[in-house]
Amino acid sequence: MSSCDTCVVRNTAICSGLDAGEIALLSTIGRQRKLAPGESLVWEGEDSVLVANVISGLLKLSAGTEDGREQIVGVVYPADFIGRPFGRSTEYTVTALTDAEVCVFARSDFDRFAGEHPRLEHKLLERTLTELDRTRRWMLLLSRKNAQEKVATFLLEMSERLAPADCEGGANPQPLKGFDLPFSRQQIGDVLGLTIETVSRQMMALNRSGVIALPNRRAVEIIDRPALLAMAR
Amino acid sequence: MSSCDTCVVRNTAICSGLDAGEIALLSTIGRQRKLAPGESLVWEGEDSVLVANVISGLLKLSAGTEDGREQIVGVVYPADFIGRPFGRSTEYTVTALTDAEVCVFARSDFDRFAGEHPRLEHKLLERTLTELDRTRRWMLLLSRKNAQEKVATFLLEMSERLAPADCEGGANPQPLKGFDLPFSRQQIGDVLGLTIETVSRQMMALNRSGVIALPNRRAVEIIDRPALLAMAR
DNA sequence: CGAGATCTTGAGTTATCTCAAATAGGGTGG
DNA sequence: CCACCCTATTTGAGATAACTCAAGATCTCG
Repeated sequence: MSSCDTCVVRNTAICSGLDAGEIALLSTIGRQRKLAPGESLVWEGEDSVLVANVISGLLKLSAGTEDGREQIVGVVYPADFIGRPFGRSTEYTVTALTDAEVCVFARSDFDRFAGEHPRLEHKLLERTLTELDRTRRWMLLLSRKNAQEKVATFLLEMSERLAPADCEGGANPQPLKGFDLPFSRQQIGDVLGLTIETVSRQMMALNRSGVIALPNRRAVEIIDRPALLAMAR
Repeated sequence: MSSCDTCVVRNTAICSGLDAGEIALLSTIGRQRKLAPGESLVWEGEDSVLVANVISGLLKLSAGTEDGREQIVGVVYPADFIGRPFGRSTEYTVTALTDAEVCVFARSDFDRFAGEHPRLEHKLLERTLTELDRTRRWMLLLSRKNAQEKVATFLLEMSERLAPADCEGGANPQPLKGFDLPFSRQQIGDVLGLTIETVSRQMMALNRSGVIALPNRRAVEIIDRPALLAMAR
């Protein structure tokens, strides 16, 4: 019995759509790996030797300028795909934000398997197109929204994406009212293109105005979602 | 004889890799269309009924906030693909920046054809992965670079991407020393997340310092590429 | 319980934006 | 061919959001 049989993202990840035989074959070239928070899977500029599927946990994709400024260019959730198949090098560092489990493949193995299994490539294409749309929408936030709008948008996005997906991967689940942020203030700044102080001030302002509550450093409760939505534009 | 036979991007667009029979079939479901500068092909939020391949010219993808702020989230060059196959709606407005020719498909026709031709899907996947990488690198620019760095980076990118691709679509061609910008100052601002005044001031500063020359409103000559490169970070 | 890290708060600086006006190009009709 | 008009661009001056630097508060973990 392959580990895929018990995989919780089996029905939503790119493996969905493969038949039992194909799944069995895929499981022979992949292996599961656990990551601790802060642990990196691949590094910016390194030869792209690995690709992976996220089983559980959250990871960040980050890029930096030469002088050390960092920007988080993507956040990866369960069932998402990591890496750059059919390419030479990786453009980003991938680091776990929480405890995470991933299903890792050697890129060359994955490339070959994908070439022989169009349904897998199709799933990957759909996922990549969706991710491209999401990334472009984020560009709008980075360049045209102010700090308040950025933080409000970020909190709303978190409340939606942290909601556990239902098993069928069907309609979007209900957004969460309360949740624990998987990011430090610094990391929120890196996502939003803000400094840590600005993030802190905005969160505190939302807290004081009663739109959200902050029971402790990592926890957030959305008290007045319509107000938050209005602030996010 | 199908119009594909004379298509100049035939060897670089997603159609490359298809055999003669497949090309013939594809040409029966697509049609060529010319666009004038400023003319839009699809609109943000509209049902996604079209996809297309760029044959010549440049187009922009733009998204706006509710209150009218605009951001150009992508620029599309010859051989690039436009649109969102396998999806419901389009997230962006696509507008020609120059005279442009595109090869247009009804999305449903294209989806069906792609499903039956894995090699086409594979090409599209590679192209989408590359575009995602490019878009993420642009996020870094939007959130972490200052106005001078943004403008310098923009001019360098233009000098590279406006260089005519060689026929084989092989190694990157030599970047151009002089070229005409396909963007107005306003549009450059929309690409970089700056106001028109800031763009103008930065361009004039580069001009005064002798790093570039501006023979007329649309033309740019790169005089000191190493200096420009240093300013771009 | 203490030490280090993370987060919050404050005060002053600055890059970019906003608003306003001047200038220059390009195109058109006389 | 020239004068004129419309629009794009440049320039200036002042306002401001976010940054930087610095200090204090709070949490976390050994």
